[in-house]
Amino acid sequence: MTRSNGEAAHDDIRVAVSTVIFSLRHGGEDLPSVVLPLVRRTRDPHAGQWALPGGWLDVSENLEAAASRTLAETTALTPSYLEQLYVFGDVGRSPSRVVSIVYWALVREDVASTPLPEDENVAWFDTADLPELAFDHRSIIEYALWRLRNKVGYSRIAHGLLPDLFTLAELREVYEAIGGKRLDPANFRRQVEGSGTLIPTREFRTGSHRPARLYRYNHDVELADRGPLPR
Amino acid sequence: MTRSNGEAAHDDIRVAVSTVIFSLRHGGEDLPSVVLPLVRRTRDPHAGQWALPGGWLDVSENLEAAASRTLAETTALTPSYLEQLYVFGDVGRSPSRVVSIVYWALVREDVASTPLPEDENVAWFDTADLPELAFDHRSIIEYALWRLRNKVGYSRIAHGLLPDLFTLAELREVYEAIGGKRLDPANFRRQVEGSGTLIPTREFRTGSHRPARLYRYNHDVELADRGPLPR
DNA sequence: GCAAAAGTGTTTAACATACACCCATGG
DNA sequence: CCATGGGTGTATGTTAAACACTTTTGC
Repeated sequence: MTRSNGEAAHDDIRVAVSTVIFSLRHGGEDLPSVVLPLVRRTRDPHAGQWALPGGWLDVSENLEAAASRTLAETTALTPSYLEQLYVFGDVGRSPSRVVSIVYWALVREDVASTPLPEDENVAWFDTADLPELAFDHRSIIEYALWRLRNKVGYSRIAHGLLPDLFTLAELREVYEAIGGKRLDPANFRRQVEGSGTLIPTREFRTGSHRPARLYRYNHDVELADRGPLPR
Repeated sequence: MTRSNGEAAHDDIRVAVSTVIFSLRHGGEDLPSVVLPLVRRTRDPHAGQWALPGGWLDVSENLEAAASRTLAETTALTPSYLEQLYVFGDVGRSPSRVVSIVYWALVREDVASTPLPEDENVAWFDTADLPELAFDHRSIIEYALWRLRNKVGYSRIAHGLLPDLFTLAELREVYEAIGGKRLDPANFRRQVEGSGTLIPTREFRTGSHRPARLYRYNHDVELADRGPLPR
């Protein structure tokens, strides 16, 4: 059961932690795309293929801490939202027995656009145009996307993709990008204003047309209700 | 892989699988209670206290299979619904490092009322009146209850607590027991009839008053949308 | 002034809720 | 025939959606 030196007996179960990190990227005139960072594997199995950032769980490290640590080590990113997604542990998903505890995270677009570490083995990908992926990571990403789209409907996680100050149009764009369809500006405004999650400021964003009021997120309201989970 | 000095045996991470199993139990005139089976621990840590049924994950066993197996071994129950709940893996939750993959399950009331194995170390408890529990199992149950109550609102899992044939009043009682409040029979009927999840039969349940039509669950509609999760 | 986005108002439909009412059965 | 739960009808209020309209800026 006990491993002596990392090699040897693989008849035990190893615990890994990975994270699906979502952010947005503005393209041309279209809606922004949902993007995520991937890491190219340097060793077998699946050497050369892209995979979710992650690593082994440390014996004296909490699960969420492991997610944050491996995230920082591989991508140098700090998420504004982090939540457990699912555990994948089927026997056949890796040559040796690995139980992968997968988290998902949101990163603000301004944070995500700071350059990645000087490493051609880390890169951002459009979720609509993913490369070939190692292990079962493709279906993990599909599931995380499904959760993201679901959760955006009944919680306020969209704010996790925006900086402190934002216009209603910017917030709407987030919902539109995740949902994949345009929303009525008038109805969107009423909905979000009535929810008590926004604090209007006295500042305005001046552009090529009528200036738009800047809003701040009301942190008294939780981003997402996770129920009675220990934090 | 890091390993602190000395302390040979329990120095690695062990993976356990536990299950929160819900069922209903009819009392007197009141609403049925939500009940769950617990197992009394026979060894340390927490010897003598009640705990969730579970066991160690086998090296060549899928996660869901481990949940089913440990369930059958300790309680001899077969669930009608089984879903992953959460992974609890904080460093301090057990003397040695244990990552617990917790599932939650539903058992039909008629199945749950077959007697438990001849063993005074397994028993059903009302969720509103739990004994002292081992580890962090109390908060795990709280979380599972929260998930149950939530999910019953947007999916059809209530059927998992009923036998094949049931009246609308019986189905309504399930919702009332889980939600903890009475529902309008007329509106409940319309809601559930309009959802396309019920197939009316030609049979009736005859009791002390006007006979009630028996319904069957429409298995074309999934109990719960779990998204693109591999099954 | 014109284009375009910000922001307001109004109409409509869908839906949940509340509750009045009739129906069918055992006693 | 009456008590009781099964089952139907209907009025009311809340909410989402669709869209017409006014406001404010850059050019």
